[in-house]
Amino acid sequence: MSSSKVTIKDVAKRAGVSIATVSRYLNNPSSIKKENRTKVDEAVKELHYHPLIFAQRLAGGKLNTFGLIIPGYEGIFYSFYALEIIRGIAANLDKEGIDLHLHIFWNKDNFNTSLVEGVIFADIIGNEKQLKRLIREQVPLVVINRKVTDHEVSFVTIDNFKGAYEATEFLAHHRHKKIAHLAGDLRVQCAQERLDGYKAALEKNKIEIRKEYIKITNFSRRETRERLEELFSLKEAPTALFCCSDEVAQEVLNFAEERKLSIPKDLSVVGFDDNHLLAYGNLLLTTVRQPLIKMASTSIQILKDIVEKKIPPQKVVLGPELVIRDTVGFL
Amino acid sequence: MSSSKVTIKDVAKRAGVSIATVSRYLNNPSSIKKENRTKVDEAVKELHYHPLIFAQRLAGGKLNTFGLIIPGYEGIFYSFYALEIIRGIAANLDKEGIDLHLHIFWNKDNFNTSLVEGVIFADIIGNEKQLKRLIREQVPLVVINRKVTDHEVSFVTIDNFKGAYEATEFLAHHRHKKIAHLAGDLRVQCAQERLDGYKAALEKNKIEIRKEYIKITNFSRRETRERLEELFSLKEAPTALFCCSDEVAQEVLNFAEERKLSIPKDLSVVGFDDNHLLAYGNLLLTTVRQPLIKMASTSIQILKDIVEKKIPPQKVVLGPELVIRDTVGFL
DNA sequence: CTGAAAGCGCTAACAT
DNA sequence: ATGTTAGCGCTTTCAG
Repeated sequence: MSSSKVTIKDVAKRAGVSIATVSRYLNNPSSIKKENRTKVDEAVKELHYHPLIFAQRLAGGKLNTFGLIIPGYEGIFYSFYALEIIRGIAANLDKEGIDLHLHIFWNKDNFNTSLVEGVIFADIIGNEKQLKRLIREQVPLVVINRKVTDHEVSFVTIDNFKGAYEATEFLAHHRHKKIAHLAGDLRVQCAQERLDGYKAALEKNKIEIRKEYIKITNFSRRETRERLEELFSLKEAPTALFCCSDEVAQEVLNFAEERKLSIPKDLSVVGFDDNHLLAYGNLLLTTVRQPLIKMASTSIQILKDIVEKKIPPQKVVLGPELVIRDTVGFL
Repeated sequence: MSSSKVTIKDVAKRAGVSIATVSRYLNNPSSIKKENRTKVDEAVKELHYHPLIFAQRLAGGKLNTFGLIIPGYEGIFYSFYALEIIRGIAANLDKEGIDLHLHIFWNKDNFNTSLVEGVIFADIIGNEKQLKRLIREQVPLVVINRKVTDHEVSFVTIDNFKGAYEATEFLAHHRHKKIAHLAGDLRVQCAQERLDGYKAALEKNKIEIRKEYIKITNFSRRETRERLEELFSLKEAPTALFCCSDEVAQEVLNFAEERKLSIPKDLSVVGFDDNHLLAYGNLLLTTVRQPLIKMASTSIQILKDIVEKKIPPQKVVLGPELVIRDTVGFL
């Protein structure tokens, strides 16, 4: 309620015009006389007037608010991905003058759609029911990081398969045969796709797919560490590792340091994300770049177009990019 | 817009009652006759009716939405602190049935207060002007992580001085004399307080404060690494390190590994946060626990009380707690 | 326990 | 270009 009881009436009175003029000033300043514009402007400032968004909305204006729904699931929430998406969405909405309603999804399907004009899902793990409901209610929607095939919904993802394929093949081209994969939670679509890409690249390069080389994590450093212990107590330890994220890869680097494995001499590593927070020091990670900020801005653009121009659902798959740096070497 | 054009009128007609009765059904079901309740209930379900939140709010006065303003400043935004605060705030609001409006603060003072009943600042670095404005507009406020002394505003912090003091003293009690401090950006109050606590503990223990042992970072791993290089090219390298965060401390651990410094034999390390994402492996960080979730829930409780009961500003300083684990040893 | 009616603050015709 | 006025969907007196 912000206690500011200043209404459009007060401003009108103060400025000596009608409330309609004030309203016009608010929505289309150039439609009123310069003189009045000045007067209203002063009144607004003196009274610290801010229009009540809900009243504007009710009267037929715009709500001007987008919702961002992000999974509470730890593997996603505590990730660079989530952070960048939140930041990217917030920054872009800020630029557009649109407000952001954040909803972290745990379990309850309690997101009230009447608060927002449109919704962006940052992944939908554990959230399929809510997605379905919003589709049913015809809320303008964009899903990030997931190709939604069972509904007609817009999405913005990258080609995870391709990224993983190229990363793995890059390793293979460096003559590695024992290439392991630290995968993420396979319920997260990108993790599954990356695993698929990894497998496909091995097959293509006539490298046997070994079950014991495929290790699932929940994207965390902790589980990475555990899987790594398993991996390196194998009779035949891998010589190369493709990781589902840079954080996971970073943990591999730490692990290697401890085990006195020289990188890339003894072990080659490829990450995924191109996480700038981790790009420092004299050993720079070779990784697959995922344009998160671009994904965020694209989503918003699409959502805006859906809301404003009623365009049909858009399906955008951006290209990942292999960034070659220091952590891959020839066997 | 969610396109649901079903209004209270439709429901009333369908149920054969007045809109007032439907409204009562919505807000206080037990106040209408059972028979009518059933009828309205059916109508609501059949029509998929959802009250328009902003209409309710316009008429009723309650917004039921809190704003969370968080600095875009990288050192804060990309931190465990920010993540936990966002998560903690979101979780608690969810429980209370209050909506969350997220605003990342970059530069423009463009936060529209008419959207929220109260706002929580997660730190205010670079944000002082906006804080001042909201105070002026008498928006109910709580600031996290900063003792605000120049205004009568509620805040929830921890005693950073004490936490730092105890951590440093703990090091001193292990006979360390060459204790360095990796500080955070000193414009962030907690960083300054931690530095002060560090200095005070040294003085108390009759250890000389050496300028070259105090290194400022922006809380990032990258800068930590740079400062570390400086620190360990000193003629007299430190034997102990008190760090402004666990992430920074973690980077120290990595660095030590590379430099073949055994921890805690060659180097003792204390962090700050008790970041659960980093608590794994066989070398567990000794650190100062900061009850972030508790800080979040406390803030919300206070904000609720301010909004509902008009209580005066509250000043809460929670206690940090030294968590002794593996990374500190006797010299 | 229920209905009629008066707004909540604002926008958008419709006049002027 | 500006003022008047009718709502937007809902809550809340006030009668009954």
